[in-house]
Amino acid sequence: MPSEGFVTSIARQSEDFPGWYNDVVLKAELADYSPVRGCMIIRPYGYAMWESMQAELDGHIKRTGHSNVYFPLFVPKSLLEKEAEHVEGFNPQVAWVTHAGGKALDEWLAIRPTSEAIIADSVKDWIQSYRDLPLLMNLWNNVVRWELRTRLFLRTTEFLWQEAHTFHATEKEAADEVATGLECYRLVSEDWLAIPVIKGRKTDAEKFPGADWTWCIEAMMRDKKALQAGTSHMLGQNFAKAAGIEFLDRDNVRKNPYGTSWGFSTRMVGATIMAHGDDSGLVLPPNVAPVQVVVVPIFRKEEERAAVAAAIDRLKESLAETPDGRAVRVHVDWREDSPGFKYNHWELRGVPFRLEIGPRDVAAGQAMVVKRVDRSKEAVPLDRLAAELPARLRDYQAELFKRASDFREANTHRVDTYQELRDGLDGEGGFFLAPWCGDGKCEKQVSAETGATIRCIPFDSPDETGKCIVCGVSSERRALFARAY
RNA sequence: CGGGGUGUGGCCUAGUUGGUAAGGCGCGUGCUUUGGGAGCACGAGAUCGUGGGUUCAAGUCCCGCCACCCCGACCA
Repeated sequence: MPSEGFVTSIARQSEDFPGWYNDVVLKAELADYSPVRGCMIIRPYGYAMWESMQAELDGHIKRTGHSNVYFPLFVPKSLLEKEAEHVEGFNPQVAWVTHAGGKALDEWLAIRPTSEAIIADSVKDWIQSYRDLPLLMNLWNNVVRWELRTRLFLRTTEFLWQEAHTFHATEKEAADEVATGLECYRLVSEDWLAIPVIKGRKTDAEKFPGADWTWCIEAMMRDKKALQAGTSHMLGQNFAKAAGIEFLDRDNVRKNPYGTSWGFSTRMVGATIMAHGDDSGLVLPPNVAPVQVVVVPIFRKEEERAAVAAAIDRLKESLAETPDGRAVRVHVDWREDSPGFKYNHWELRGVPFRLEIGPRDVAAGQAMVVKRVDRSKEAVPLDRLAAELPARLRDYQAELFKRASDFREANTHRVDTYQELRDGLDGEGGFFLAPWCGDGKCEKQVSAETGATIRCIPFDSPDETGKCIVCGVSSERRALFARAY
């Protein structure tokens, strides 16, 4: 691969993946460090990506019957402590407000690490009858978890997310809701972000503290490590019992409702970067790309500039009324920098298509169309661009999804012995499907010895008797092992 | 919390036996430029992380503190 002239200001992905990731986030101006340790400032280009996936997910959430609500940032200590497993799981990560108004508070306030506790307490008066159920709510907010080791987007002390909280009369209905939430996440990941995901169930060691069980979607990044892209939890009656939520059912018996919660965060911006990016920087799926097409004008003399500008103006007008009615997000880069500078600038930012329009193109009535993902170059008549670009963007979106799917496929391996797993992890890496007996001790041994964890027990793996790679006891399914973020 | 390291314009770095801070990138203005990171000229921008100490004199030497980075531990 020739590297002359192409983006060189960032670390090479193949040589230093963490360094590459950091360079991309900072130099593509997605985010910046903040004065507060572990927190991040999300800049316009990065926030536009978040808004895009946020809008898409919000649509799915509303289509499935949920309403947006808001609950406070502060959670009284006594409420957070009501559910025993929950408080134990979160305590080390909670930031506390101990003083306000110039004096010590009688009761400390937790800055929400998540809202199960305060919601359970608040809704207990709203739920009196089975007729009040299901209660389907969603919050878009920020949460704080005091992390020791942070990385921009992937794990920050404060992050933005959505947390859905629902209450149901029956366990079955709540279990269906867990699936509904997870499906919303799959749709956004695969159809919007072009990131293929594996649905599965978390092991007890990895589940949410306070949940009966947790489902998740897991994705593979380009360094072959796994990233948890969303989780959906069956809370059972745990929080309802802790908060004393009861309703009178059809049979005139007082019962505790079943709860669920599910969350999707700004971490997905990081996932999008790491699932598609390359040595030149970001590679964005058109759906989330703040700029889908960038136009780089090329000219020497003033009359050339005028001719190029006229052609670009006509093109912009035609793009405003594309066949599918959806406007293409076009940016024309009229800055005074050289064309080469602009190519690098927009490649680093992952813009799917670049149109080069110079005197030769204007004379030929065409534009050079360059595809970011493979740098392929093609002359396209100017009067056909408006008709073709939407389709090209759709194809590009599909191509990225296929590329990511093929990559995951090629790096997912079935192994039947512990030694094969270790060799695989130390060698090429990737996802490993291996028989596991279900015992937490075997799981823990693998993570202690290899650094890999069980990401999930995939739903689509068929029942298959085998022998646990650690203890040899018979197993019914394969678990997905991988090193993870 | 243990081990190691680093703090000098927005960024990267130089700074000798202590003598009052230098270069590159970037930024501003002007002119020339523009098909893969353009050139020249002029210019703006630093209480050298912080507090103390030694000294006629500290970016430099000594002590304390703080922040950040790496490794380990920890991490719904």
